[in-house]
Amino acid sequence: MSEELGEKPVTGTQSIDRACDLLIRVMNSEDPQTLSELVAATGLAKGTTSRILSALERSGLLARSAVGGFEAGPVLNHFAVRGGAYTALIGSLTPAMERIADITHETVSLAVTGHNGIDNIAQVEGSYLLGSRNWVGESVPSHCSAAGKVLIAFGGATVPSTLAPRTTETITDFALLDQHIRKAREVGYAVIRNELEQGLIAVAIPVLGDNGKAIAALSVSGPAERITLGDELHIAQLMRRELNQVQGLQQEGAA
Amino acid sequence: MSEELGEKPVTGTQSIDRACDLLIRVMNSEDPQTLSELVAATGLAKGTTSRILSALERSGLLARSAVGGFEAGPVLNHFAVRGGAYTALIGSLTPAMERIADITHETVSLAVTGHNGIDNIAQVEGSYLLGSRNWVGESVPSHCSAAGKVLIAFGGATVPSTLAPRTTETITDFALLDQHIRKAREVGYAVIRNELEQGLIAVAIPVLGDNGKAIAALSVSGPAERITLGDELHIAQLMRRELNQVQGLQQEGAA
DNA sequence: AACATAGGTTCCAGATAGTGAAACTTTATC
DNA sequence: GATAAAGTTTCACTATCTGGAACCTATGTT
Repeated sequence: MSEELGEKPVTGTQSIDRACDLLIRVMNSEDPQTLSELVAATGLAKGTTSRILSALERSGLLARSAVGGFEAGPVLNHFAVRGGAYTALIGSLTPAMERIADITHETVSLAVTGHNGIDNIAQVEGSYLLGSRNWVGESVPSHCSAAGKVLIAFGGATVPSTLAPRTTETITDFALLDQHIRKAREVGYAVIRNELEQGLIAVAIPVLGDNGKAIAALSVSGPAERITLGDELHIAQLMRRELNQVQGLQQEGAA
Repeated sequence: MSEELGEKPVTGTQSIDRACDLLIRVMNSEDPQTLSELVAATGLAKGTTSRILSALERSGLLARSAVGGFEAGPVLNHFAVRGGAYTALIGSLTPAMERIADITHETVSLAVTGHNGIDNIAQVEGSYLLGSRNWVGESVPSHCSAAGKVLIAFGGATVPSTLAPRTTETITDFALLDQHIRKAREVGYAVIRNELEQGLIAVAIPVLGDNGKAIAALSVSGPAERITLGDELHIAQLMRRELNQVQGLQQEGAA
């Protein structure tokens, strides 16, 4: 029997793939995962799962929770505190994000290109009650996020292979997406209007690294009732101004 | 031939152990690790190493750096931002640590029980030029750290199996260590004087969790010339006061 | 430009190392 | 104290991983 649909065969790492799967499942779970839960979730044999988890525990990547079950171990927590690549970035941009939130009263987010779309890595809430909920740690497709568009436009992400619709206004046409990208590169910011969720508007600007490519995107998001067409430019300019103040100097695409 | 010295045999996870080793090596390295470097460091076959690293990359745990070599991948960075168990703790205590540093002018540290000793997870520098360097991410043995003693005293860590000396004044006697622990439990803070490094004094108090056990330790450290016997109590009281202010209420051992 | 070199990936036969069913042990529940 | 649930260990089998060597593919060199 031939392989499924042209997937990568990839061989020689069955046990490691399984271990990674288990590790990531535990990392992404809020509360400790018991052996049985993991067995049920992965479909692996109980003995195999036990053996793999023990190995992960031995290495310190996982640990057994006091209440039972597996959770992130010292090595991971350690890394989270000290090694997180984004820690420095978040630390340096938080003050600017807070000022932007103060001025706009809207939610301000920082996003980077992730494994599977655009990852939100930091967020500062505005003062409005109606606003984006906290979505730090979640990923969204790049083609329907303002941060995604701006990251693509400034070399920090690539166009996804498929343009899955999220709303009736999501861009599902590559040519149209390309227009948006080019526009973003020209004006220095990107916008989404109802493309990710009905009634949600977001404006994003790139955070450029030393090599001139975007390493992250800063965005303001809120309901369509509050963020009108005219606001978009002002918000982008405000973000740019605050970002420049933090970064000293920051070249931008154009006017 | 028989096993080494009564080590655990542990079988059935060779490839996973190797993968964990590689993963942790990369996580703990400041800059990207190339395949060749990892081959040299681990002694594994080139092909094997390549295969394992590819699997780790496929899972998103590792990623290839733009400049070449492997570094922490999106899954790990993601976890660091969102899932780090200590993030909330650090966030809530940072303001208190800053105030303590302002008042004492000394380095203030936050430590937890780690995989192999006491892990420093956050640090705020004092204004003195002479002070503890940044040791976030490093581990020290619990018996010669003020944080370690206080964590043991309040149920957050266990006495190590061996008491390795670091200086001539390091406690290497279990009975004496026990005395220190009991004293700490009684007065609510612990001290080290030259026990970790000549000339280094540290004072630590426990950060207690809901169950009454220590989940972390807050400490102030500096040179013996500045922190005299009389200061220790004042520093402990100051830390306790600032911690209480943050935590609302915080029961302590005794006077 | 063609050549050399280093860093990385893929191939392949062989056997070691991982697998899973079931027995066993431990811990929780009634 | 009996029963059930959760987790660990055992063991024979063979599927899976291994590592040497061949094969790429960028970089730097004459």
